[in-house]
Amino acid sequence: MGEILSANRIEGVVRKDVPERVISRLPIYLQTVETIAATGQDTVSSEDLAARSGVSPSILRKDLSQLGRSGTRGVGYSCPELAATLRTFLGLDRDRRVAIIGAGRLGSALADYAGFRRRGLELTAVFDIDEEKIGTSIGALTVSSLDDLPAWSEHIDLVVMAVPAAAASAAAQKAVEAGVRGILNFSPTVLDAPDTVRVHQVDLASELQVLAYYSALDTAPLNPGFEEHRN
Amino acid sequence: MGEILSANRIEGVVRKDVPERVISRLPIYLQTVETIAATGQDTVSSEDLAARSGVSPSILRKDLSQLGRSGTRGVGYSCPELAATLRTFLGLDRDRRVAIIGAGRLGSALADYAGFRRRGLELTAVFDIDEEKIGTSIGALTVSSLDDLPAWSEHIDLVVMAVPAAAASAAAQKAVEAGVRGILNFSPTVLDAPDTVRVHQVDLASELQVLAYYSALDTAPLNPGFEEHRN
DNA sequence: TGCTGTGAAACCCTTCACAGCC
DNA sequence: GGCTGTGAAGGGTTTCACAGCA
Repeated sequence: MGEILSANRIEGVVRKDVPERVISRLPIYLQTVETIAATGQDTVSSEDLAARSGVSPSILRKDLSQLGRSGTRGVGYSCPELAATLRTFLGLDRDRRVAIIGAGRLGSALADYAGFRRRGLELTAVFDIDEEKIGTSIGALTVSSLDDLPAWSEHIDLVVMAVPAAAASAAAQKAVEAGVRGILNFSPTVLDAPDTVRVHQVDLASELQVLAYYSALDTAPLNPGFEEHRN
Repeated sequence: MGEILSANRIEGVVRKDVPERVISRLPIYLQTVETIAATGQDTVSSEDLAARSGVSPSILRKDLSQLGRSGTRGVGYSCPELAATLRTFLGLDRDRRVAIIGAGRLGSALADYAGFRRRGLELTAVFDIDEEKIGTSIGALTVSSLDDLPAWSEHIDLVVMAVPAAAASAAAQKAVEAGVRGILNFSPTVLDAPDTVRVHQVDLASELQVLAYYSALDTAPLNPGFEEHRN
């Protein structure tokens, strides 16, 4: 579904095709290893890093081995080195510029997130269509009219959509026309976009409905010893 | 990682083990089919429903066939019937009670979401530890002290975590002790919980970092005809 | 000795293609 | 004729177990 199969970095370095599943776990590893490094600990074992990232040690080693040699046998991974490798690999060595579309409660809340800079992201603009919101301040930014998005297109890599479902498609259309490369969609609507643009969906109700399903399952083991099947 | 392998519904109906991947798509189908039903259209083909849900027709048919017979050959799926089947299967025929922990900007924005009721969810409480917020109103609800969570435990099935990273583990601990069955974690921290409690993580920065990775890929085909690899 | 890196096996998921039914 | 339901094939992902190296 609109996947990109080739994996040549724009920088010119050609890398092996790394599966999406792997990519999606790298930010977690990065965050975990940065947290560990911040405590002054210099190296970390796959077992420890995996436990703290919520994955199995073997999958962590497999994932990291795909980025090239990064650990030392008998010792573990160097925290600063691993963090640098992950940042470079994810393309966070230069800040990715993010815009938020929708200056309502959710959009403002997301704009408020303090960790953008620390995590290699730069919030450059907030857009809305509501005349009442345009010109107001959100943090250090002033809300712009969505109609002005084309003028910003050189300064935006990624877009976060935080608008009502009814407005999402039209706004996404504008973002696509402006040439954004990725959309993180918090609106409860499936967006369709050309497959040069990657769309990730985050839907509160859907997530809760999945949890609801599992909350109704009988988790008490029926046969004693049944838990052993886990892991 | 903390998966539940048996799949007996508490209601006593024993169902085949349905993979998590499938479960995670069902809320999308439900939403799509409800949207279609609302237009008055009575039946829908797998091709149409799949396109509108952002999946392939064959995977949609496979998914739905796991819930038991639901379509009619030569015709398609009955919208009202399919919606009912999905709601029942997901356990949304009785409302799932949701609490939000964290009454800051993000928590308030999520509490504001108008679709809870319509999607089989009932927001029953909002908690915070900040004395200044306790007692204030968010929509129809009054913010309660997180210390009072145990008193609410009979009225909460699922919890949405919208607190700063530093506060997340302690809050999750309390939710687990209160017996919640699922946690949707918007805090940028990996939570660990016993595997009777399901945790889903939604991390703004991680999602954007994944999009950042793909935004740096050279999507222009290097060799003419290379796009054919896509599907 | 201790821990990473990795082939092989096991498992899971998706796609294909068509049989089966309305 | 048309569209669902599904076995079989194909591809991808995770786990296992241990070789290899500091």
